[in-house]
Amino acid sequence: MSENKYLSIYNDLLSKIEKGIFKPGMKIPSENQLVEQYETSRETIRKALNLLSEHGYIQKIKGKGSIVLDVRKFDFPISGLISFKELAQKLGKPSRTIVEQLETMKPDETLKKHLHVTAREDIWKVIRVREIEGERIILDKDFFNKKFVPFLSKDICERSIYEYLEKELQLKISFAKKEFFVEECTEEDRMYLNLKQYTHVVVVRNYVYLDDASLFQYTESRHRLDKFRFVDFARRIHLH
Amino acid sequence: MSENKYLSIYNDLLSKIEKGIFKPGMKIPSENQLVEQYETSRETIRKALNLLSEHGYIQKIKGKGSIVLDVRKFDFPISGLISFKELAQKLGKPSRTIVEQLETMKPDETLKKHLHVTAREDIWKVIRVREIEGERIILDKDFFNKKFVPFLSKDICERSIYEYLEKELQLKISFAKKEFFVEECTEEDRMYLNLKQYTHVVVVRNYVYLDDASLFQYTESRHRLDKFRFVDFARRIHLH
DNA sequence: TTGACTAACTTGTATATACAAGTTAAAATA
DNA sequence: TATTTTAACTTGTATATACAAGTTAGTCAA
Repeated sequence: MSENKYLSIYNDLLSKIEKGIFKPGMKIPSENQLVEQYETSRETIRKALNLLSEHGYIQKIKGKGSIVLDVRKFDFPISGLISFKELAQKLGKPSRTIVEQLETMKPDETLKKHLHVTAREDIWKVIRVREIEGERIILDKDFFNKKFVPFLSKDICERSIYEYLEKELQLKISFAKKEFFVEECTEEDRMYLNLKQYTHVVVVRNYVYLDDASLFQYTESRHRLDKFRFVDFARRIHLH
Repeated sequence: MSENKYLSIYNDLLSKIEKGIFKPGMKIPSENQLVEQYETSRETIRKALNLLSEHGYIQKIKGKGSIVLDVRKFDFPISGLISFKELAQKLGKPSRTIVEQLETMKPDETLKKHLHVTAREDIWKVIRVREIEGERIILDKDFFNKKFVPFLSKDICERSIYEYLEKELQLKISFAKKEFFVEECTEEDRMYLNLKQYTHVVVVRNYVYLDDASLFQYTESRHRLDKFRFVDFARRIHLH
């Protein structure tokens, strides 16, 4: 499986929370108990628990123990660090991806800025529509630096680009910055989406970076207003 | 100052990034160099660096070092773990808080659900409008469990409730869950905000928890469409 | 000159120890 | 009985050590 101890413990505990073996409000075993269960050191257990805590799955309480939080994070597809495919599986709703455009191009001014590329470099442009329960809800416009992604096909775009990038190309996707705001809808939105009467769309600008902090993808994800939903979890740092 | 070593190192490095002493793209000193500078152990330095990394300020690259990221996180006021006052200071735009309502009440069905309280318990209800550059942009409806917050005044609500809660009442605000979505605007929205022609508002539902995982505040923050903006930073976990 | 190797750096993981500090429940005391 | 104390738990912080693994630049040999 995983050669990384604390990550595989994190994963194991996470799946126990998601399966309901550890239920919200319940205490999970103490650090010392987990040390025995997983036959490892306390620091390794603590690394796993801190990850769970950061992501909002547990709350550690000094002197008492760690309790499971009730933070169902059924995020809506935001097209970012979690792929649409991964999310669709969690949502359980019938969904489908339609590839509307797939081509290489030279960057215009906007793209040069967003993707930090020069006019000579080639860019992949992928336009996909996400259909959920029969309705065209999301328009995803992806732009990849061809330097990082030499080849793409309609088939790959329909399945999961991320799976291809990580498994085939061995790209190490590391972090993303997302910007949310609302915009008036364009002709393109109206062409590709079932917009109903809505005059605006929620736009998510997504900048995705590799391991070495190089920007390799820019995505604009345009959501029909009424179907947009996003859940965020944040901790406050006290400098006490 | 701070009796916590790794947090004060985190804070020190963070302020150096924000002040531009460490600039985007630049390498910060190596862990061993920081060990000498701060006269501490490597593990303590690593705790501080990991915090910076989680929050999107640096990228650690194995074998190379840590570089400063260019993630200007000038978040828009979302009324959550960062108070409006803290954000307004960063934004630098002239802003003002107007307290429109301040009263205690018994919870209705919706509030009972959102705040996890019984019908007998008392609730503080605070309605505030955030004015930015002369326009009424955000409507904040805060609900506090009176069990945790016995007293509130108009003066406190105008300044900063969080400052009062943390400094005076010694409440330890720990984490929050936020839900974003778009709703049709209500009579109340039209009454309190300068809505222009917009028919919808961005709604942020905010659940704020204390140290011991008890829910003590529920906030509904209603933003005028065109002024809403949110920035998110996320890392991908690889189970390698 | 070119290429392979090596040494000196970097961060990542795992372990062990010590003590601080908050919680809880049982035991001792008034 | 009521209160205080204590002992045994919990998590939090700080330190030290060892080795793994990726990067880089200089050295050495072909």
